[in-house]
Amino acid sequence: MLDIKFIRDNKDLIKEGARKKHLEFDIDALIAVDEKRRTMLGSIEAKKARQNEVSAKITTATPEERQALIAEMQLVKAELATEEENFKEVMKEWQTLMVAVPNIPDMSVPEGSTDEENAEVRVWGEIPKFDFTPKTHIELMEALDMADFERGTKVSGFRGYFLKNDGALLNFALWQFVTDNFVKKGFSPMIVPSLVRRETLIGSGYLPQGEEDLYKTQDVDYLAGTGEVATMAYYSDEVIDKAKLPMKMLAFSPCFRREAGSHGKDTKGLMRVHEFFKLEQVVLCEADHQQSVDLHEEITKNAEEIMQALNIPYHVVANCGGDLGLGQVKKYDIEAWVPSEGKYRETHSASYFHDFQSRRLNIRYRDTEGKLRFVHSLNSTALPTPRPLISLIENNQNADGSINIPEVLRPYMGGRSVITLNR
RNA sequence: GGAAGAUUCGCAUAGUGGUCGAGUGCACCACCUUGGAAAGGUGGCAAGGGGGAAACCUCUUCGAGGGUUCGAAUCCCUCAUCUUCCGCCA
Repeated sequence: MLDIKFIRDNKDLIKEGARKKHLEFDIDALIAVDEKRRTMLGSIEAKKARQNEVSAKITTATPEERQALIAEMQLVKAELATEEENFKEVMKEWQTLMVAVPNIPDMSVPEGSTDEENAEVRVWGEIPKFDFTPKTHIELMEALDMADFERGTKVSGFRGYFLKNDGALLNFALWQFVTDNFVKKGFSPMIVPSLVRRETLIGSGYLPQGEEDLYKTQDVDYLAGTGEVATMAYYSDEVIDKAKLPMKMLAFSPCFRREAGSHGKDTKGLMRVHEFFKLEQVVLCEADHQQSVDLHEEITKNAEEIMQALNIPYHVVANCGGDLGLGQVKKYDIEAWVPSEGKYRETHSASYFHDFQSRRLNIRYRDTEGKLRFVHSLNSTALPTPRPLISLIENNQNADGSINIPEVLRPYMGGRSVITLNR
């Protein structure tokens, strides 16, 4: 959500932003509805002012005066009822348009309409050359009894999976390693709900646009696709002490995605599953563009450090305008090398929003002048699981089908350096 | 799942149809008093929207949404949340 005053004063900026994001948005329609809204509001408020004025008079009026005043008010009341009915309609239209106004992408965001036009900004690590035919993570994990996909679908349905034995241990090791790493950096670890209310999802910008990709329960609650949702809403309708900013949180949660638009894509293995886990960085800072930019780079680096420690080759791309969400100002994706596919696949996403989310969620702080301002928000994956296991396992495989455990994970894996079937 | 009670300006509370433009205490801020402090005294102490160059005017908000009424913190309905009790339960 953007400020309506800002929208009125910066029509062209909004238009240009929508163009860059390849979104259809009729700004003139919004401005026209807003005009209407303000005119009606003026008329309604004048009538209410009269009501208040007369109400005060009625108490002290003589019985005759009283009758006359009440008669007048009955008239005003009837007029007000019609006007308010019309006003409600206009407000509905206004709200619908307001939540659809896209945030303005940063100047540095590359032009483009799909992820194919994302711009590579850095490459890290060496793509492994195998002197044997490398196996897929599915083959490796099944052979090592680390995962069971057949029983996964039997029990859970399409895209279901089980992680077991070293597969499960490796996953636990990753969580623990990543958590330790971020706690050292001053992030406060949180385990956050996935089952959230509708308003919560509207707050972070996933609804009303993303209805299709969310699971819904019979209690009109939803299953969130990321811990960002609950973590952002944690401070909704609150005023945060400025001294506590920037506030850095590491949220752990199960994540659920219907993958409604991806039927037939990545149907095998751990690439695209309905149910996964994620450690997510969520940051709130002061309403300052440069601070947002600096923190955005910082949380991207934080995520990269994890990939480096795990020795997974990756590159970072700056997402093009068309690949940005409604509220995002800028986004980097980290994509990890997947040997069996011979390409990089997304594992992380780091974005900043300015006050787009905090306006919807009403998260504020008091600045040095004592004025209440909306905080800026950012978030980035710290590490999801199990998707990066694909790269971790495939890149670290040996000719005999065993898997080398990255050094940083060994303390969490009983000191072992390699995963073999017989241990 | 059932029953009862509750939700008021940071906290605690008053308030059962007009004088509530919400009182009081605590906390907080400023000033007075003091060598300094405490105590005491005086004053201040919300957010959001609309109009206006500004001074200022005005509307909304007593958990949320509806309703009754000329008028609702107060009466009625629905919902949310919390507390206590019963039932069930990892």
